[in-house]
Amino acid sequence: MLDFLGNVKRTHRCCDVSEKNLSEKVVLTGWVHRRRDLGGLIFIDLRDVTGIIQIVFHPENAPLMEKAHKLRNEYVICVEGIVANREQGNINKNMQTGAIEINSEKLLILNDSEPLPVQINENVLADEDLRLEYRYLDLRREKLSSKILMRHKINFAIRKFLIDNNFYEIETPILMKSTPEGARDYLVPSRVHPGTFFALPQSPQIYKQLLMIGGFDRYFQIARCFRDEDLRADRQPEFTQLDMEMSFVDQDDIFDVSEKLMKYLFSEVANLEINIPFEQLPYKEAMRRFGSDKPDMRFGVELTDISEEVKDLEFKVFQGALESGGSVQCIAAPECSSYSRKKIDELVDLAKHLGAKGLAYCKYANGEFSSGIAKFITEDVKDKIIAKTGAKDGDLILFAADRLKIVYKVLDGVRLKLGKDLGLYNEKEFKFVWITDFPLFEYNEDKSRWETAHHMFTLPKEEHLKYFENEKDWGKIEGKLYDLVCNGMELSSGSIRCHRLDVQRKIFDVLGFSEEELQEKFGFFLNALKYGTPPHGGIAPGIDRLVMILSASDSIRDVIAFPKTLKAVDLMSQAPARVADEQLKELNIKIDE
RNA sequence: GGGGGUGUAGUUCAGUUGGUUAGAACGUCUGCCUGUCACGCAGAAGGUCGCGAGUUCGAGUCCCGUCACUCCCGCCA
Repeated sequence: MLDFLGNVKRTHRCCDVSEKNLSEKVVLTGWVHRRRDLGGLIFIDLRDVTGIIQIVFHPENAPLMEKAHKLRNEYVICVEGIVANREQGNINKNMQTGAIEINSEKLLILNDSEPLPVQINENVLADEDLRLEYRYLDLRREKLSSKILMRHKINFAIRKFLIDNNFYEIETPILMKSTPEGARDYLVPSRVHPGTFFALPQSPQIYKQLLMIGGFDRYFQIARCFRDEDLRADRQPEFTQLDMEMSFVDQDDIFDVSEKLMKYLFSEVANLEINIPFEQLPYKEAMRRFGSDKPDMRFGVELTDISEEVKDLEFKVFQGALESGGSVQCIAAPECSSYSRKKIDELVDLAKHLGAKGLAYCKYANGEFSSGIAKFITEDVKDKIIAKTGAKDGDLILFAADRLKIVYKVLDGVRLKLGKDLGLYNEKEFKFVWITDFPLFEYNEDKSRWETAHHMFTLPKEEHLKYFENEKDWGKIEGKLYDLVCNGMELSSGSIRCHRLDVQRKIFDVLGFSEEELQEKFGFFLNALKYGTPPHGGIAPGIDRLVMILSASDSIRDVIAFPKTLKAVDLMSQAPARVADEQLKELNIKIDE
């Protein structure tokens, strides 16, 4: 028989009760986390969002005892009782409320619960797909709920900081026009205009620029973004960005605000002090030293280009790579010359997985190179390699020879694995770096055309404007583009925008848009640029990734209340799903299967 | 689109060379138990071995296919 709450009012949340409340009468509500029924004495761990407190039922009150015997896991109850100190030997130091307990005087059973399909008071977790199907139960777990609560704190701190710094929070449309290029759009059919579609925003990019043209000066929005692409452990089809834009600024102003915001967030949310300003690393240097535009800067093991040094060696793998315009580079794995065959094979497998044909290696020990490809390396080349890499006796030297793109990808991957396996960094350290001076355009070999490396509304460096004149120079044009990277994760991406129509037109020329295409795709935006657009720029930190870093989560699904699977499915609601024929008819849509 | 991993009780897992009735722990149910906190003790119920087809006297185990989840590559301006 269940009770109604009626006029009974909760006085505290479970962990709001402390020794200050001794002898007070309190009313608590929550779930039965665990019951320990000793027959003549019953203990209930009562749980709510704040945590757990112990309730005691004593045998003196027989009807109450009888009712308490009925309690089972996850029943929802309301308990009225007296706060009491526990006797010395009964204190539980693992609980925040372990020094006190509630001597129950009244019990309301507000709801019962069937046995759970997943156990939430256990250390052993059920498979994630099952937990996703019952996400509302999984969210009762403290480990998960604490991450969602941290996300709340981050959102709150962001609003506080930015509003204090003269930013305005403004919402932009969720239903917008599909944009060309970039990721695939999620489309929404219009009933009123048959055959036409809205797109969900991949980011509020155009709108925030229009807000600058609208004169708002500083804008932010905690914006949901949508991309219909294949997923990863750190990628969801819908994700959240802190979208920011500022007028009358240059790159250093964006850096300054971003750094202060990060410092504030880390301090407020995690009580961590981080040093600002952050280090800056030009894109070219990042690639040269780490083979990545999002390097983990917590440890060294940098790449060394030895193409020049090894070009005369009689080793076909190196020769072949160099002759076809590739590169030979290496990294020195510290104190790994004693690595077993098995450990080395793991690295070789990783390299192959990343696109290499193999991964050459040799051990550097007792002043000599041995095993692997050592026999191909002459004495003087050996000395040059040691000098250039700074390899130490006892290191394992790993070589990649291929197209530069592959070499970078492989050695970046191998480097990250070594960093993790060898414990070359402190897991709890946060190392930020700005990656700057990205190229504006990249040539797409497959499609035989130029594409933007980041996005098409970026201001080129003034001194590079002259390169627009000759196609052969287009690859040299750098934009005012920047990424903020933390521990190897891309946290933010931004740029100073192109506020001048004449420069924007040059960019569209490189991309090969026809005038008709331009007018159709974003004529409204080009039009807006005509009427007094202020210089402006912005950045968009990914909130999901920020929470991941601060909560030490490996999966983005752990920091989103209701995430989707890698196949972009909601296992709980089984979305996406078919819709009724009438709905399709109304939308003038026919399914072609 | 491609490659790797996983799939056995409600849950987490074990299951030997292909061989009798597929086991354990937790959870659930019943009984006992007055200081537990992963309470304890005694007992019970609970299985489409993801699904399909094949090899075999015999398949959880071997082969093929397929589905789901997951990790990576491509992709993600």
